[in-house]
Amino acid sequence: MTKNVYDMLKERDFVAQVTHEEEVRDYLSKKGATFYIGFDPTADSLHAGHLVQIMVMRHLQQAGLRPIALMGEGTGHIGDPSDRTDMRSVMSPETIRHNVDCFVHQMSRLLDFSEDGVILENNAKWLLSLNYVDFIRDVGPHFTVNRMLAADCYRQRMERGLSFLEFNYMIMQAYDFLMLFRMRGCRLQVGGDDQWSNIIAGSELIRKKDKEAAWGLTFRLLTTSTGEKMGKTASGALWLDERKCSVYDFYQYWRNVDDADVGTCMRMLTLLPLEEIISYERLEGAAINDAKRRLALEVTTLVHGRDKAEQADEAARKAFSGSGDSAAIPTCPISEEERGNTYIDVLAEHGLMPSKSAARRLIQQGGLYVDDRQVTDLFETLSDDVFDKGEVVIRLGKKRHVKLTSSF
RNA sequence: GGGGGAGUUCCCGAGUUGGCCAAAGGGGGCAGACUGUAAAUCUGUUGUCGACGACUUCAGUGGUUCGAAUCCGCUCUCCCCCA
Repeated sequence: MTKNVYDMLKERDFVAQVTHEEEVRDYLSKKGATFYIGFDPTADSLHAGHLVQIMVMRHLQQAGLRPIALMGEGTGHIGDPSDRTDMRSVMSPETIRHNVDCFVHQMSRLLDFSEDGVILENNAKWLLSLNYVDFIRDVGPHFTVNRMLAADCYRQRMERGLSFLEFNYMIMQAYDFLMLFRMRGCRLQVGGDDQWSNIIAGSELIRKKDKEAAWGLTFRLLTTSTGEKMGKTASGALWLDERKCSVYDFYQYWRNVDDADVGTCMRMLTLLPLEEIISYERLEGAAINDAKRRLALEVTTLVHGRDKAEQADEAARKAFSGSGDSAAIPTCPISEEERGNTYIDVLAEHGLMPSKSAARRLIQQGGLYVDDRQVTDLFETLSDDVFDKGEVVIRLGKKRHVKLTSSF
């Protein structure tokens, strides 16, 4: 047995479940063998979770396989109930369309869509024009409601309620797999572990309808060592779009992961050689910070490019240890009219704090610093440095740094 | 279609003999201590504001009352049982 990509994925902690280990392993050793991963256009930007999927694609492509990135424009009209307790809100066709466009745009920077690269597909192509009766007569007989209800992905919805619309999601995804098998000879679907039920539904459909072999492989969801989903910030998902999450904040997210999670993140989200990762994993105590810094730099580079990643790294050094270039620290433009306003007003006004009350609390609790000087006076007004020097760096709490700049 | 139950602050969830409720408790968030820009732990805080007081909240709306999250009418939403 020679070492192949499958083993590599295992070594890097990706693999969660496989339908048929030997066959899949064998399939993955074939040059040009096709596999697909689906992307649900639920937002106008990819987020940290998608990064895992993208890395898997890159690794497999590197190994000579043919990846298909399937945009779920069609399935987006239904909404995947997997792994969630609440009902998805129904999105308008325009929104879904727009989200797909955003995904494709972002992915073009992360994946190789060239001639021999990743194939882009969109299930709107075959799903939206389906005729209901024809469709259920075609695939319906191959599913039993009994089994579907027993599926893991629906279980947690049994209490809260699962609409018939959402219930159909699994069948749609199974149909996608069938279509890609017929159109592209794709015999393997890969996805997050929450997709397991949907994936096996597809491989079974191919077996039943076309009497052909098809397999599924899921990779671990990005979770913390305590089981919580990673890639969540206070305000929601960790977006890859710079406009929704600054490069600096993105960098800081990874710089701040728990000690216990650094290794896994490195394995799954960077292209560093395994040996190097293992040596990082051996670090202990404060030295782990070196690993985190490397992790942040690598992941940020992947998403935003080397230059921006290095700027973020510089800015972080400046913010936390005084030396470095503060260029990448998030800025907040202050207008001339604000000269003389209190910090409470300024912080609330620019959304740096959710309300004046919150800003007031921050100061009362000693969490506001201006140029490393703690603000103790509740009514202290904006430093003139903002206008005279053009900028002043303030710190909110232990970790948030913001550069106030004059905007004229 | 018939019968029953429920809708509370970011979430879960107390509170319904009307005042002591801006509303228990937990989670989460935020700030501080300790540290390594980690975890765990501890402390404080967590509606808004011109702030030891004032104002707006307990699905919506209209009432009863000196006074309502708590009582009554209507509306909306959700759940459950029967059909």
